Amino acid sequence: MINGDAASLISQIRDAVNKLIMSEFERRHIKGIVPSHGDILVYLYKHTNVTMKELAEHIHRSKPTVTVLINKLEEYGYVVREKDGSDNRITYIKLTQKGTELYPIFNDISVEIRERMYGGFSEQEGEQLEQLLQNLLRRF
Amino acid sequence: MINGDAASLISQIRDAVNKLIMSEFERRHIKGIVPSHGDILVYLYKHTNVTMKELAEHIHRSKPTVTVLINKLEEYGYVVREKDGSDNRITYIKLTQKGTELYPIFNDISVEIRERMYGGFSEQEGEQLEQLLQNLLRRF
DNA sequence: CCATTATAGTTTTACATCTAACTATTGTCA
DNA sequence: TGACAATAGTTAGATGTAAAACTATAATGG
Repeated sequence: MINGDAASLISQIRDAVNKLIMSEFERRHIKGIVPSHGDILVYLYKHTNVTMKELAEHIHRSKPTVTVLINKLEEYGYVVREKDGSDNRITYIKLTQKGTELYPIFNDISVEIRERMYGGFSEQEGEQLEQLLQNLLRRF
Repeated sequence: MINGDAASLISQIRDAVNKLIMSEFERRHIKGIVPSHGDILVYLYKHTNVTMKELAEHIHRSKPTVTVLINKLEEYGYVVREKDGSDNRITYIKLTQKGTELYPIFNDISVEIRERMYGGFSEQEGEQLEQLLQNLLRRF
């Protein structure tokens, strides 16, 4: 029997995940950081020569939002901006030492979130969920 | 093969759904209204003697948020506040004529969203999705 | 070459939402 | 009964996010 509340469930899960991430930041005394900052740092741990535009695309936020997010990460000393030598429009975002040192923490939190998301499911159910969600997203 | 990106997918779907709802409001020339206002109105169409607290619980927003949302709905003339006779702490939210007239529009939008969410799935897949999401939410 | 167009990024402005603190009212229990 | 706790709702303040407009730079085609 279909209930029709998938949209509501998805919205609630999203809020719950964000809340959990925030509480993990809190627990580890990382202040002033929100989930989107985490998305940026996690992306930076896996890629080099990352531009603002590239970040915006990958964390699924607008360019102005990324500007603000990077402003704060820079202010906290986790990243620095670096201009491209040949194309002055482009800005690369580089991790600082301090930003790099956060890697284990963000990795732990990623693992914890994934555990919370998939921990109650069998392998097969986890795959099913992803398949259905990918399918659903493709329709928008 | 599990990808581990269910949280990201859910976040993206949520954003896409909200965007679709906003564009439907736009298309029907309903101005200044956000999805949460829609949630409130849809709830009011189905229930009577609704309090602020009850609304907050059912649309999964905080009490201050509901205060602000109702302020706007009242300002637009869609609802009115009414004090309880015996317990003066309680405020009931009532639909006005103008609010009631919006029913067909919000109903249409609800149908459209549900169609978009479930339209690409078989009955069985729709049920599976809901089951998995309910299960997932319960773990938070 | 130069004018137009495209691209990268920021600033401005607006707003939905939350937490914390507050007011007002009602309930409780010693 | 009267002090304290609980409950309903609002206000104040902060912040994440986006759209629109803007600046600056590069690419392109006549």
